Amino acid sequence: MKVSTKGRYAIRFMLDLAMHDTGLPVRIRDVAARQEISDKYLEQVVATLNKAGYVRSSRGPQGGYVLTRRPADYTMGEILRLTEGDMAPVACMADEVNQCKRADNCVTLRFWKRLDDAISGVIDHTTLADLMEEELAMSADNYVI
Amino acid sequence: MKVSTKGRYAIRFMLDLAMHDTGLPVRIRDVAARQEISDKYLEQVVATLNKAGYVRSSRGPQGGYVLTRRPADYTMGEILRLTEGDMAPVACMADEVNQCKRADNCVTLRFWKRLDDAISGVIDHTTLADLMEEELAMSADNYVI
DNA sequence: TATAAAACCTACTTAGTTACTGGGGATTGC
DNA sequence: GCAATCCCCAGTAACTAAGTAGGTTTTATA
Repeated sequence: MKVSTKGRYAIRFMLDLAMHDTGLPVRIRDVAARQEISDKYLEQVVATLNKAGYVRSSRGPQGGYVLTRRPADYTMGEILRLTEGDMAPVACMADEVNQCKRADNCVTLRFWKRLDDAISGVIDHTTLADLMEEELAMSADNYVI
Repeated sequence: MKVSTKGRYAIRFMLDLAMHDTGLPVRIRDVAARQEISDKYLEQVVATLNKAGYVRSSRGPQGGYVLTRRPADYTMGEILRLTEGDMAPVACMADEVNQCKRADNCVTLRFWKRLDDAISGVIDHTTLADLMEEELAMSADNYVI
């Protein structure tokens, strides 16, 4: 029941992009350094975000990535489902294909459904803007202290 | 972000035991047949439940397993944490050991904490008795139809 | 226009996990 | 004493996670 590095790095990448938005593209190398993660690996994670149109890349010197939407328009759910696959706690409720024949009168399935709703409730109602806000509030706190 | 068969089978085993409680021990073989899962594999899952004292075994003919508590006294959270390990969505918030040095001002960690709370909210407030009740209500429905 | 900086692409790797199967040994009710 | 049942351990095939490695393509700038 763990979120893998793909999903976690994707969120940190998007947040880093949002926090360092100057209009100019941000390089993977810089994000990787700030986030202390492998840049070669981050590259692969970012490729997924790029293909899905969540970020736009520009190549060559001064190249890098920028967000394509406002931070408030990205939910954690989108980012996680893109990078992790579906976020349902059991496969048999994710889609029709994985449904088992017991589904109709399976009480455990109903329990999993409630868990899924709780998970979705959080990830689909938290946006990149929410995290940015917290980040800003946090660094303000640090200055006060 | 999936619950493995260990956790799922453990819940189904416990629920099956609760539903077939006649005071007499229930055999793994029977549960496995009803639940349509491998009995050799279920054996291993049950060993964990047994070692933790969630069920009591008796050997020899007419042997099997019985619950050690009332169904209302088992939460899904207990069963899942026993069989799956901790249910936190990221390792760095599960325990002190896995904490990274960025933890103090990590906004993503705060997000994961909210997700964890949502998950715990469901799994720690659903008991075996809740599932039994649903199961009974469900089979009653089936008769009406 | 050459150069270097960046993204882009594909293949490989190592370690670990999942979901079992299989074979036997220890207990114990009848 | 026998068979049923739990108990214990070993192995395994397929998959996933989390990278590493090495190149190719595009492009801003000197």
